[in-house]
Amino acid sequence: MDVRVRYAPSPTGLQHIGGIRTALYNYFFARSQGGSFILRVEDTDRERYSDESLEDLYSTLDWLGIRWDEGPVVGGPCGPYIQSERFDLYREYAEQLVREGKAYYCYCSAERLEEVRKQQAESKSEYQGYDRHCAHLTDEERAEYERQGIKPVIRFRVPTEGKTTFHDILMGDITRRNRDISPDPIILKSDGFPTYHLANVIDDHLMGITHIMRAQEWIPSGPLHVLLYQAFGWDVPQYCHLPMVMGKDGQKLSKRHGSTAVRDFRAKGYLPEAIINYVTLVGWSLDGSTEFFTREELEKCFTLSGIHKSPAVFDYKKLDWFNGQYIRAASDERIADLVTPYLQEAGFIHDPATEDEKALIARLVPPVKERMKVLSDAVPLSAFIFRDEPVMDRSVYVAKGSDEEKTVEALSRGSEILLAGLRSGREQAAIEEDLAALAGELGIKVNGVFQPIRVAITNSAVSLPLFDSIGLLGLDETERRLRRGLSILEEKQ
RNA sequence: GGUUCCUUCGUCUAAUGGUUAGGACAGGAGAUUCUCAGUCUCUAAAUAGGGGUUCGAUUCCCCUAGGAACUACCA
Repeated sequence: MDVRVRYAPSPTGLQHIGGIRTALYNYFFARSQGGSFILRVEDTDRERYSDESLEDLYSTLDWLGIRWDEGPVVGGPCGPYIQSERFDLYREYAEQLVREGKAYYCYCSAERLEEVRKQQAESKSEYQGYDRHCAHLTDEERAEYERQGIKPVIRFRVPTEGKTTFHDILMGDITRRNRDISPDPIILKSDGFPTYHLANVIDDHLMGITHIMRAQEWIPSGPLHVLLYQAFGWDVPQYCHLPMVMGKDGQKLSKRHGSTAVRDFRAKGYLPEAIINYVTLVGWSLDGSTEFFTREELEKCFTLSGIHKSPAVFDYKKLDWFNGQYIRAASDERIADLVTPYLQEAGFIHDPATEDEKALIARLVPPVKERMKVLSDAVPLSAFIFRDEPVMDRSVYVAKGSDEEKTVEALSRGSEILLAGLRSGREQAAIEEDLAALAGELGIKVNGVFQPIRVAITNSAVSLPLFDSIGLLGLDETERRLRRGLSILEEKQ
């Protein structure tokens, strides 16, 4: 039987790291098995639904290069793939269960339910959940409620005796006593929409899903779903509950740990291949030593046996490292293209960029590329070119081991050596030697000469290497800034 | 509270009865005769605790401890 798996998010928020990891595992498993990857939109929560979330889902998967074989937009034999478009289906199945006595109408108000919950909490009762008030209504009672115009929900009758077991590929058998399963959960809401449990089971069956790969937070409802499959007389798919992605504090990863929306990572300048590579490695490994994987490689070598059982902490720093690696591995041309929007947003260059600006970016990329963790780092790294804000604090010009007097001398004479050398087209190495010689003469370290020059030119103690900076700025601007730097240092207090 | 799941360096993980317990990130030290970054080299760092089984346990079993998830007309 061909593998058919699905990613079935609810469009109630932006796609986040945890969700996307589930999508990736499903996708890679399908590809590695020659199976199908299906996208299904579970938009049954009308309160929390948003168009923005749906668009974010599509654009995020597109950005990551995850294509679905069946689903919205592309269609397929089991459509529609958006649950709100399958609305009538769920009521039919729910009412079938009612007819068979496996489910029943419930007219309890939200207030009554709240009251029941409160009393259970106060009495510290072990028993939690619905009290099955409507489980055995007479026809008269039902008719009375209907007369009052109360819109009922449909609840699934969970057995109070016995136990239910399901097999998980990672966890093995998981058994729960039926009396511990949430008593008679709602499967069809009063607005006519199904809840997750009903819609999920029906669609997975109708769409021929063979393996359900979802986060471990779903383990507790596994037995309920098995009961539902049995009620319909359907085969239960294979389960594979994925380890959760946690924050530093060991709790489920969420906004308070930092960015979790993939869109945010994209905006900061993370590359899709870095996200894919790192996120896949959170909870999965091939052999414990291979760490770089392209999406194409993962489509071939992904295995369920490499998935870990225990939850994994998401390490932002390691993602940064991966991203830096991928930036350095990318071509200069690609980085130039990717960095351009950030420079435009900073107001450094025009949109669209002029030819001169494009040429400048091309020269900027090689030195900057070595120093970036994320693409947006290009902005602070190149700001000195576009914004001229001289350093007025004289101590910044003074290197460790030097003093103000020697620094003035170093900048003054160093500038002459530099400008004369540059203007006459001398070798960079030769100029460097002369600058080093000057340092020796002054009795300071080489940096004692370089630092004031770099600060004058790049307006910062931390900058690109001197000659890269000069190349980007041009000789005339370099000279201007050097003279100004000198005047700042020589200015009397 | 109840139910279920989990437990190797700070973090991600490798090793499924026999290894000096391996790799990576982060940390520390050094090199690269300009800062920063990058790169390279070196370094420190773990089998939660207690019982078994066994000639031998990270690995199998039990208990304890800790952590997490779930316990909605949300998914």
